[in-house]
This record gives sequence, structure tokens and C-alpha cells, in this order.
Amino acid sequence: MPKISDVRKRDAEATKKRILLSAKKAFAKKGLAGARVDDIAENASANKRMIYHYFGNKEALFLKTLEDAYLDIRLAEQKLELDEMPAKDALDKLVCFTWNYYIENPEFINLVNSENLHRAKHLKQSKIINEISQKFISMVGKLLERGVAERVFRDDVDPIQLNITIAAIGYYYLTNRHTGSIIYQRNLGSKEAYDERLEFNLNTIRRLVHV
Amino acid sequence: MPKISDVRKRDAEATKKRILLSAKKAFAKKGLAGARVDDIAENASANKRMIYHYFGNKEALFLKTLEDAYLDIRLAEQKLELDEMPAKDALDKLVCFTWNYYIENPEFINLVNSENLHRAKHLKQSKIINEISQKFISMVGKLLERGVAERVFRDDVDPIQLNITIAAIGYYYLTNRHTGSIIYQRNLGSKEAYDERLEFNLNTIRRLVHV
DNA sequence: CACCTAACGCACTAACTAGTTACTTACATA
DNA sequence: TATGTAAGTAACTAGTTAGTGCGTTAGGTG
Repeated sequence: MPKISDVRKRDAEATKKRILLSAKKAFAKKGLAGARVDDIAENASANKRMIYHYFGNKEALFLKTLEDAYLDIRLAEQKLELDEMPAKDALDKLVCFTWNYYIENPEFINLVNSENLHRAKHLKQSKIINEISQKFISMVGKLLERGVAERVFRDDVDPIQLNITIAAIGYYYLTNRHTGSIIYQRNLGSKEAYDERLEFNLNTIRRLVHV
Repeated sequence: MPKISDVRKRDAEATKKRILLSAKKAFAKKGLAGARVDDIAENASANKRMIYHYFGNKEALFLKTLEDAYLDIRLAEQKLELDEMPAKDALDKLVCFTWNYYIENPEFINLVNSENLHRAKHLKQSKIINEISQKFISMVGKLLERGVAERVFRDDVDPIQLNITIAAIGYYYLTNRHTGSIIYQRNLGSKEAYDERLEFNLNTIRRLVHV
């Protein structure tokens, strides 16, 4: 039973949470190899020993951080309730959501990049990823089917390719905005640039599914 | 004047090249923080001291590696001669080229990802990147203008957004194919999957610029 | 209130890692 | 063929880093 007082000198759950938050920031900023266990502990106001006590080692902590990140985005997606509006509006909403999620949760794309650098060797060991991915895949499939029935989408779009494309046009822009701003000699990171890109992306996806 | 014999025990240029090739592989595989200077030297069959002699330090070597990578892709793009065919074909050719370049030069995308993790702090110091980027930007601009004149492209497509999109739909698929194969429970890395994706991407871009 | 478990902390280590010092040797040129 | 310069080498260092052994203490439970 939890104590009445909110201030607990010993609180395993709170300490775990602080470590995970600190780890998310560190791994996103520096990558798996670049992040330092000592820094993670210090920023979590926890003793380094606790990281090994709760998570085992650096790589296991990384996997947990990654799993939590996927869990969070999938949960947010479930809350969109795309079934309750016309297919066209639902697709727009999904494109906007994906874009805004990446902006509001900048750690996500960097964590995923780090994991892909390691050829997903940590995620392959994950036991929880498969189940949460199922619903997500079928979501866009159903949306596409509904759009076809409403005669607003063509009937030969692969839902997985569409999904990848929706992610790609937002994700790539945001991860590569630093080198992109140099190559294209234009500030891709301003609020105005973000708004412009979202408009462009909405148009790209609308045209892609259009009959 | 070079020696008549091809086998030289001392050859600064050859040693530099071996170091750069080794560095490209190492940085692409493990990232800037994960790559080891000792490994780079060993795989280059060079003494570690030579790396510091020719390039200064690890980060300077990384910048040189990155610059060479951009130089190579921009040079290959110049050779496409897109002016010599109908705009529609030229755009298809650009999409195919970009896709194939990423596949045949897998180090490129990982190097760029690493640099973006560091918010392009190395590339910002580069003196040669600006000039080689100029031609590249105008290339797609001209292509779009020509397509508008030929009445096959609409006249309100931003060439930079288009360029980013062409890169995005290929680049994202390839970097994230490892986690993607788990999430979507489908092997995204097979030859067949690659062919399918290229077809999808061609279609996406054709529809995007279509009048 | 005594006891025991789990939270927490300190100080350490073994292995690693970027960078350096001091040296030897090949070879183009005079 | 003598020689200066640049290529190349080996051994080292100072600082870092993931991971651990062991002791202390808070606080829930009987």
C-alpha cells in the first residue's frame, strides 16, 4: 500500500521512471554508443547502481527505453478514433498526427535511428512489440478500405507502403533538417518551414490515394 | 614524378585512400561515437599515427569522410544528363537514381544520419559543401520548369520540397527497414520488396507533380 | 517494536580509447 | 651516391567507461 505522503525517500517506481526519462533523453541525444551510463544516473538523480539493479545493463536499458517509445506512439494513435469521420478527413488527421507527434516527441525518431544503426538487434528480442503493432497495421488498412467504399480512394494502394510513406515524408524531413538546411541553404527548422512542410505532405498523401 | 613500379612501400595518397575507405565503413556501421580509431587504422592496414598525421583527429576524419560522400553522390547526379530527355522521363530517372544510389552506397545514409545526430556541427564547418550543392538544387528546379513548359507538371511545386520528398521515400525505407520489418511483420529487405518499393515511389512522385 | 527485504550509496576495477612521444626507414632529388 | 624530408612504426599515457562488491538504511510486515 502506498504511503499517504507524496514525498518518499525510497520509491522504486519513481526512481525507475526518472532513470527511463533520463535514458530517453541521453540515448536520443547521443545515440547508444555516445550516451554515458554515469550521465544517465546523474540526470535521473539516481545512483548508477540502480540502473544495473533495475535494468541489468546499458543495452537492456536501451531496449526498455525503445519499447516505451513505441508503446507511447501506438497508444496515442489508438486514441485518434479515425472510424468516426469520413475517410478523407481521417487520412488527413493521421498525416497531421504523425507529423505533430514527431515534433512534440523529438526523442522518438532519434531512438529509432539508433536502433536501426544496430539493425534492430535489440527490438528483435522484444516480446511486447509484436502485439502492439498488430492493431496499428490494421488501422490504416481499414481506413483505406473505407475510403474505397466511399469512392474517394483508389483500390490498389498497399496499406503498409502508404504507412511507410506517411512516416517517411515527415520523419526524413525532421531527422535530416540539420544537414538539409546546409545543403538546401534554407532554414528547414523554423515554425514557418514546419507549417509549409506539413501542407506539402498532406498534398502528397492526398494525391497518392486519389482515385 | 611517380615511380615506374606500381608496388610502393611508401605511398601517402594510397594510405590516405585506405584510411578514408576504412573510416567510411566504420563510421557508417557504428556511428561517430561507436567507431574506433584503432579499428579504422587496422582495417586500413595503416598505423594509427598516420590518421592523426593526415587528418588531425577523429572528428576531422569524420568530416572528410562525410564531405567525400556528398561529393560522390553530387558528382553521380551531374552525370545523369536529365536535360536530354522528356521531363517525365527525367523525373523517373532521378527517382530511380536516388533509390539505386542509396542501395549501392549503403554507407551514405548512415553517415548522414550520424551527422544529423550531431546537428550537422561538422558539415557546418565545411567549406566545399556549399558550392557542390548549388548545381544540385538548380537541377531539379530546371527539370520542374521544363515539365511545366511541356504541360506535364503542375506549376506550383516547390523544387526543394520535391527534392526532399524524393529522398525521403527512399532513404526512410532503407534506413528503417530493420525496425520496419519487425513492426510491419514483413521482410522489407528482400530484392522483391526493394523492387516493389521503387515502383510505389515512382508512382508517388508522378502523382505529386501531375497537373 | 523487532526483523527482514529491498532501496540506495560508495568506492573500486579492468578494459578500453583518443591522442602522443620518440624513433626508424624509404626514396626523390641534388 | 649522399642526404633531407616525409612516410611509417611501436610503445606509451592520461583519462574514460561499463560494470561490481559490499555495506547502509528506510519502511512495510508480523
